[in-house]
Amino acid sequence: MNSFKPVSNRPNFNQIESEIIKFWQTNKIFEKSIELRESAEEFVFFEGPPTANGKPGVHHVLARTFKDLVCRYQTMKGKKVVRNAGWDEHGLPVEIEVEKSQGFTNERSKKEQIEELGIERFNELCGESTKKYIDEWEKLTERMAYWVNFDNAYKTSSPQYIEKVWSILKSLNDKNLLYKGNKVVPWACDSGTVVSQAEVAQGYKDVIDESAYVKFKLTESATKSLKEKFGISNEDESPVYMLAWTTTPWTLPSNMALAIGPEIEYVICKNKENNEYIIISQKRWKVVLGETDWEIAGSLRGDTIMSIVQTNLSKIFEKELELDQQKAKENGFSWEEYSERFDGDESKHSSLPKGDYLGIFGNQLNYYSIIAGYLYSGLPFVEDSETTGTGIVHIAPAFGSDDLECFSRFNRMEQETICAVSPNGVFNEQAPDFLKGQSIFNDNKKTGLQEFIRINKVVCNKLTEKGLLLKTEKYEHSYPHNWRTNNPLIYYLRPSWYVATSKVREQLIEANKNINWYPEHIKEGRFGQWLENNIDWSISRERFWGTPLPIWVNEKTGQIQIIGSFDELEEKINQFNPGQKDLLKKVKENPHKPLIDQLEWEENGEKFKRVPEVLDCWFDSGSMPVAAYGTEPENFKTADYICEAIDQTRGWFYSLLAIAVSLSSETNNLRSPYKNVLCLGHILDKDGQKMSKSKGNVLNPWDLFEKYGADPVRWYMISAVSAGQPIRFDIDGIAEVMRRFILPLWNTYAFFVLYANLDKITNQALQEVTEEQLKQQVQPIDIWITARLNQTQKQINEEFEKFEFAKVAQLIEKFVDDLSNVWVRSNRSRFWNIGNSLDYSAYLTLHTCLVAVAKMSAPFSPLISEEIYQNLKSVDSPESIHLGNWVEANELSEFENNLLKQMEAALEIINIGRSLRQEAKIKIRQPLAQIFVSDEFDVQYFADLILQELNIKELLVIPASELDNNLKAQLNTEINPALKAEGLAREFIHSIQNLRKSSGFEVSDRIELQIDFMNNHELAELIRPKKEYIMNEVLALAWLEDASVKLEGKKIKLDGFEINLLISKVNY
RNA sequence: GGGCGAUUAGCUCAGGUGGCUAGAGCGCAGCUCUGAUAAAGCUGAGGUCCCUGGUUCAAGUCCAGGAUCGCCCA
Repeated sequence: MNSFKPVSNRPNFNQIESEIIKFWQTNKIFEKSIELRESAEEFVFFEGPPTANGKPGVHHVLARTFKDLVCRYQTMKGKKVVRNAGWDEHGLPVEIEVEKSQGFTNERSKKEQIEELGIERFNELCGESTKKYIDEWEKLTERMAYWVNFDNAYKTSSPQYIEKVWSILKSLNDKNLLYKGNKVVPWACDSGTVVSQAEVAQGYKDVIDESAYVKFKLTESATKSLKEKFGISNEDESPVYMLAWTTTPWTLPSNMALAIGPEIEYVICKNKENNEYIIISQKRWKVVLGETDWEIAGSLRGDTIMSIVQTNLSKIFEKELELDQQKAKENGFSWEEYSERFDGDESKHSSLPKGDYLGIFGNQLNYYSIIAGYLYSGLPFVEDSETTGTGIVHIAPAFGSDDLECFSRFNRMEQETICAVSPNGVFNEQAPDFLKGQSIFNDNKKTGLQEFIRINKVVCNKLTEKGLLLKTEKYEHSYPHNWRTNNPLIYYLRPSWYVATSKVREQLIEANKNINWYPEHIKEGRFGQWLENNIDWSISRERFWGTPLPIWVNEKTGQIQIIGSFDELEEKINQFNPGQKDLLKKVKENPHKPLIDQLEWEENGEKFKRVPEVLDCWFDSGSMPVAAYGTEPENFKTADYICEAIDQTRGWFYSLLAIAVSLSSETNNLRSPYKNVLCLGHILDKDGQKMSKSKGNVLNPWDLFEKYGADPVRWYMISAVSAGQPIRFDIDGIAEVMRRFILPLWNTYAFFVLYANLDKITNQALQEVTEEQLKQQVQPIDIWITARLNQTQKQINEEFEKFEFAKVAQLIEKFVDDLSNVWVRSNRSRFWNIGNSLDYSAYLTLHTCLVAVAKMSAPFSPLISEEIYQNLKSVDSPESIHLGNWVEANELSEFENNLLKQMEAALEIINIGRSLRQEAKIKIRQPLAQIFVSDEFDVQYFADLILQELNIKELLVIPASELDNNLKAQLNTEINPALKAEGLAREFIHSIQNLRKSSGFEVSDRIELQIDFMNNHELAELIRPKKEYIMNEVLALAWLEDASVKLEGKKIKLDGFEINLLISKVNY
């Protein structure tokens, strides 16, 4: 029979783990772990697809650790857990990577440079770029023992995947959830491109602009109503103005509304000289207008202004009105007048003139409204500041996303948005004559860079001419610039395709109710609030490398056709443009720009061309429940578990839900794409700073694996903080995990193997132990540690279900601590009975515990667990620990529970005993006669343990009242000659053992003792009677005292006397 | 500017529904133990539980306001 493989007590985990990985590969253990459960219940896991155009870092190891541990746990629980990898291959990061690799310069538009290179070539390079690091990803994934199937990986740029994404888009269109709208995006006029958010963030610069206080004249009827309200005579026909403040006067020709805060206090001020009136916020009138020329004629709140001047109330969408009223109530003011005017009677207002105020540059098409400054979220948009503005905001929806949002809430007449500027920054035909054809930019003479100074002057001069400019003011603010060219960006209206997710907002919230979030606060917090404020999802991008939108449009009629599959496309081409059959064939193999843009057809005399945009890559990844499995949109899969970091609340977590809910919103089977989400915190460095290349605080996972091994890193990540908290990643923390848990476990295991082999104990032998044998040898402490094991298993199961993985780790750590420092510590002697009958109960108990610990920790530390399991498993156990079943806890008997309690008591008494000894300054090596223990403790079974640990001869239980000072235990500190002699003997043994150790002897080496008592006769007389005992303890075969020989030994001190000692190894 | 989370010993973190004389590990100091251990045990020092108010018999915990850090979004 085979003995156990010898175990080093200085393990090299990097090497051990690498061999386990080889073992898994050779024996296809991962594959088997799934095949084995072929007919079992499925546990569905989705892998969120990473972009593989960069090296994986520690944060990926973190996410993958938590993905892996749940999948392994569920597998051991008997579920079939299919794990397919995925790759997110489209998107801007990939394009930027290629731009860099091609050495594109920042001085020129990237779009131009891409077109020069050729879109076909560019996209080809993008495709290659995403493959560049796949190798590295696979290697790291394998090394960290994350089990995922790369062969079946889904790839978002594959034709099959793209086709399924199309089918989703078509399905959404069938449900009327797809539409074309506008979006305000950061726009670079110099290069004619959209600028990504990340790029915008890089380009903020402080600039000084000429801001303007602009007077907007109220319409006649509004003026009249207002004056009536304040009892102002209208005889002089003096005008009333709303005073708005803007830092971008050049957007005034595109003004469509003024936003005010219904809860803000305003004043109506009268000019002392010319009697004109200006409305401005109460907080600002003194500063902006001044008390010299102006006086207050009345004060009023924003809601009152609206109730008086608003002429288009009947057009306001009821729901928005309700929202505002609710908001108003919260802020404690009344909307009575406002609602009174609303009251549904349209005829009442039909004779009123259009608009609340007059357009400054008189655009005939427009309807100038005063609107409540709220966003969709219900948050106020107009600031009631003491330092800037007027409490009245000029709204140009074409040049501000908040402007657009605020305006859209009230734009129920569906007016075309006025945009007086072309994409290249030149005023177009919607602009007033004096601006038409002019650029909004001028070049700064010194720097040559663009600025708005000239055009703002032109606009302001015109305003002055019209008497509409109160004053201008220099204003310094931080403004976004094109980080490549340093020219200012503008926010600009662009056409965009949307999914009308706001239409299914209620269903999104509903579906979220059925999702379990860990940590829980994400559900109602960050994610829930995001859903509450959900606005339509802009899914198109004016880029090159992405899923092409399957939308073909007739430019003349605006009619669109959405293609849901290659077959559909083929049908169109076959029927209406058979000449492109060959092209179609190519497109089916590579459905990307620019090839697909060429596909077009004429249907009933109308020409259809594809729209140029590609898809937001979040839509790609959010489509995976359909696209990765090749199912139809209505049959998408639902995951039991997904796990990503917290930034995905607005990324993948959202895109998965938005698509799934939109697809099922009309059915009575509203579906969530996942049931349980673990939402991880980010990795910070040990000082709490974000890890980034620029800070140089990034850790390379490979270094960690080489130095410590993957399992210690995994264990650290899991146990350091509860899942979901940001983790301050500290390498010292891994070292601590090593010292605190991994090495003690390993040493316990090494201890077992060492003695089992010395005693020639094999797995076979352990299996053949009979009940009878066991009964004779089993000790209460064996039953105790087994009970502790069961207790631990039970607690672990509960915590696992709650996703409290850090707690699971801590429970395992505590058990290993008990196993090592209580059980092994006090049972060592049972393992070195060489020659006597073997203590099978001791071996079996330790063996059972070690195998159980390996199983419990297998999901966390799959490699080291496997290593231990492989050495300890019996022939007929499963081939791998990961093919075995999870250990379910046994119910504890009353007796076992009692043992648990007794051990707690015993450990407490041992602690008390130690401190009593310390107080009395008596070493533990010095035996004592008695310990008295209060009868509040039940120590029936562990009295021996107490005596052994404390080196005491007798334990006496006495009533608590008989103990001094209500102590729980007390020592008899009297040392008689016999005890003294025994203490000395142990002291002597201790010295010899130290010498053995420092001489580098093996534990089983036999020795010869040469002793020179150096004339300390009294001492010698005390020790000699203990000769047998001492020799036995130190494995000495000979005891030599030859005073005639001069010993080259070591001087040791015993009881204050010096003796000379020499030990040497002997063969036997 | 808005939202979410965090703030507890020198460091890393625990502390459901208020009952705490606030804990653990590491580190530090002293002592002890050792036929597995790079270990382990005991004792000790070390806290305005971020701040300010409030509710309560009672607040680390609940409420309001503020500060700092991190993240997400503008």
